Amino acid sequence: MTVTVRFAPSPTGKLHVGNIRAALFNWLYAKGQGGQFLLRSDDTDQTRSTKEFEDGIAADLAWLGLQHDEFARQSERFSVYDDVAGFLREEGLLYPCYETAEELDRKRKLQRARGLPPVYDRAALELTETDRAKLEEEGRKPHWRFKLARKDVSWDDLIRGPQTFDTGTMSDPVLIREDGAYLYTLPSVIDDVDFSITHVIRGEDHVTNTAAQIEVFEAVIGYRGDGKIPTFGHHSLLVGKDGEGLSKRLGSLSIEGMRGSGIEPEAITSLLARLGTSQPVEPMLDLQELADGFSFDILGRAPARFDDDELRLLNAKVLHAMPFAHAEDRLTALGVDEALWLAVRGNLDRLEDAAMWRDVVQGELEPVIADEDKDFAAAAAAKALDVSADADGWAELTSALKSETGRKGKGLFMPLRLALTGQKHGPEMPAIFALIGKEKAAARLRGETA
RNA sequence: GCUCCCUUCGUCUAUCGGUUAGGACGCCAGGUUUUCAACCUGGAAAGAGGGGUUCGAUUCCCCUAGGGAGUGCCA
Repeated sequence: MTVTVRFAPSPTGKLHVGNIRAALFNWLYAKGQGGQFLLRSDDTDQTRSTKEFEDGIAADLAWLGLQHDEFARQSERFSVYDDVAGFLREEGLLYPCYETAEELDRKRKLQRARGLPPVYDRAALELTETDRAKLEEEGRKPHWRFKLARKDVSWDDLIRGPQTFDTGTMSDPVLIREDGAYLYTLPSVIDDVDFSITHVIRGEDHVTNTAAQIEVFEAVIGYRGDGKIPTFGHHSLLVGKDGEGLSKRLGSLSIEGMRGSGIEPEAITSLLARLGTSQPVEPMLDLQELADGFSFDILGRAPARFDDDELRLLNAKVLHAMPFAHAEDRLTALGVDEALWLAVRGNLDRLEDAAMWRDVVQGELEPVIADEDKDFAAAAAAKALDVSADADGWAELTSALKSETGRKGKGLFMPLRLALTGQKHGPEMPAIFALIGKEKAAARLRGETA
């Protein structure tokens, strides 16, 4: 049986780190098992779903390298859902309720006040044909609930182990809204069956739902006469730096935002795939390699902290290890060739900053020479023309200056770095010196803009 | 309120009753016969609290505290 997983976001917003982690776990598991990854747009809420969000989600996933093998859109499958819903109605598993949202809210508050769990009382089940006709005449429209069996439902969770929940302690889930829109439960279950989803990997906020969903699975599979309830795995959620939950309010941590701030996709996938696991967070440029080492055994059960400082740190490491060929198109667009890339990557926080070093090497800059270093720089300028043109030139230059002036350490190097690059920090000088070239280096050491 | 999950170095974690409680990231200090960074080496750094069970608890049980999640005509 081929492992088939799905990532099923509603196109009602942008992807953020929490979403991505779930998508990533699905992808890694599927690819580690040689399986299939389905991207499903859960767009049954036509009022909130937009094409822009759907496109944005697909673009973000593609950028991260989480390519899907198959794509489905729920809004194109309403006839399928209608068919199954019809069956459920006939079976008495889907029943109409006429309470308004306010009435339900009041009921829940009352139950809570009495110390009772806020479970729907199934009052609608008592309605007679005439009651319903009367309510409809008043202009009320029903929403539809699935009639839970009120039994213990168990599954063996891939991450949490054996789970049992009594569906008698929960409300019959609403499957169809008053306006006729499907809520996510029924379409999701139908699609999981029809697309032969073998594993449902998601956040632990879905744990309780799972019991009710399993009952819906049983009904749908009964109707189809075929299909299997998928294996479930619920991972812990991410919390923010301060420990507060972040699953439901993460505008600043959108993938789009990170992309805009110069974060590499590999930094995001490397961090999210390892955060909260027993494996070290390290730069992983190859997603398949990450997938090969992925297993649910490595996941911790406690919520893990997401810290964007850690992301930035990892981003730098990703860059430091990145071969030219890995980002050839982008680097070429920046006017950065392989020699320059290899010379500067170890010092970058953002790939785009390589362009700054391109300017240092190829462009003109005004050298920075302190008054007390003027003579030293002039001596260096004279020497610079006599040394080798390759990376050895730097050592020749500095050792000559060392014996000539007696300078060493910081006093020897910092004036040269400042004069040649205009900056206190930067990549190793041997390669930079060679790339700048003797003539230009000498000019800068003479204090000329070059 | 009720239900479920969780609690080991700053952070992510290992340990399936007996360990000098290990690793990774970060931090600190050295090294790189010459700077910052990168890199290498070394170091500091932890079992939430209280009860049990046991010859022996980080490990098993209970309580407390703290954190996360659910309890929607959201997903």
